[in-house]
Amino acid sequence: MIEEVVPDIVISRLPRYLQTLNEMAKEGLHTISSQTLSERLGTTAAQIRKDLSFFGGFGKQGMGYSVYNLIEQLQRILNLDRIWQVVVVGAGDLGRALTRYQGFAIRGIEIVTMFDVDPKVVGTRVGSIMVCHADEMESEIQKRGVKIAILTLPAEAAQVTADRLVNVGVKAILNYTPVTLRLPESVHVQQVDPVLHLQHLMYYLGGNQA
Amino acid sequence: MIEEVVPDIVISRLPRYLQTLNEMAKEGLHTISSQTLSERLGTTAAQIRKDLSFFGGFGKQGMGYSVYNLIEQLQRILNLDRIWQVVVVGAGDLGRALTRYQGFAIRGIEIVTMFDVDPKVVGTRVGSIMVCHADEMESEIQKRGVKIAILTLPAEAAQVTADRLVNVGVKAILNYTPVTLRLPESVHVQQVDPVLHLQHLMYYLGGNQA
DNA sequence: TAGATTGTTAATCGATTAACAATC
DNA sequence: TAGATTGTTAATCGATTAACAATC
Repeated sequence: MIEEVVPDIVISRLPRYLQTLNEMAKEGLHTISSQTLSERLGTTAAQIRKDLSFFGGFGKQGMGYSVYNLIEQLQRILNLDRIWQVVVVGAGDLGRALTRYQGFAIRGIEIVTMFDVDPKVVGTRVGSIMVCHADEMESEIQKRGVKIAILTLPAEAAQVTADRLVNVGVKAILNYTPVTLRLPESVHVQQVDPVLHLQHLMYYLGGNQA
Repeated sequence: MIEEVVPDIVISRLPRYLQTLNEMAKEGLHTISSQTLSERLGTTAAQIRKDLSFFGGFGKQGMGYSVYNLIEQLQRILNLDRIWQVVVVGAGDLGRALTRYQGFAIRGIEIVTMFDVDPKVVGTRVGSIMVCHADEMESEIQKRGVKIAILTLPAEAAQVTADRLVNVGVKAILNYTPVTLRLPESVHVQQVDPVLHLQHLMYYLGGNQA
């Protein structure tokens, strides 16, 4: 099976294509050209066509792309044509905010359990989700076969917890702690640190704050 | 004034260098080589030296870099040698979580006000921060000269609100809504959408969820 | 058919890596 | 001095853009 590796930077753009296509479908558009889509996204038409061509030819010359078909194809490519179960580790403000986030369910993302060590929150509910004690983390994740975890716990516990998650089969981690996790290459991590994002922005604010 | 433009991808790495250097300082390290730093970060020594060389020569041949000096230099480059005032727009779960986040203050990020339109939350406090009505947004931001805003409001209100912020001088937006904002080039935006991050991760989870 | 737009190849651009003289 | 490590240049690698034949 010869399979060309698709660059990660291409993969990173596909969810945004999908997002915009979904908007367009809502607006009642049935067909779009790479040009139209690129204007909405702020990219170039050539880049969109090149990105899609890694996976096949989804358009028709002279016509463009079927919005519905392209949505389906992107969902298939990104493995979104199923429901993914996700656990949230850390039931603080951020973990609870994410667990209650309405945007997950309609995108096939199901938060199944939260974990924490604080006896004051263990046993409580966040929306319809039960907060379990972190001692049950391994058994619960293995029982359900969960592959994705969101980390929203204190920095000190991040690496140890990530190691435990990986030990029981977690393959993807969305890391909201300010810790650069050291994990096997086979585990995929995305880090979201508001401080890093803000510092990046601050570079461009140059000299003077009024 | 001839000033070479430093690639954004270089800028995006500097906050992580700084973060790691701060850890190293805490551990009592005084001097490091690009090699040591790169191992901690999971990058290459050549990349670190190249990135830093855009801004000057901060090391000593044969010796490496002074941890303290490099921290100072990076803080200066990123404009972190001052306190930045930030407003949070949207006092939902996520906005409140971010406002209460302890990691901001120690990094010179000061949340000064939150805004919302819901009469049930306007007038309440989140930690020591008052939630003001969005009607006061323009006057408050102008009064304080705030340049940075964090958007944590419903998708429907995102574009309109961003336009209003830009109108009164906001130059940088950390956007937690799933909306691709259309703003003047002079305004810098970082988007953080958990759905996009998770979908990116799902690509790599391939065929089978147990 | 004529016009439009794809998919792909080739050209360009930019970023990363390697290598090494300079020098602490 | 000998060893280590920087800062920088040149080489390589990869990503983006441009161009156009294919074709709907």
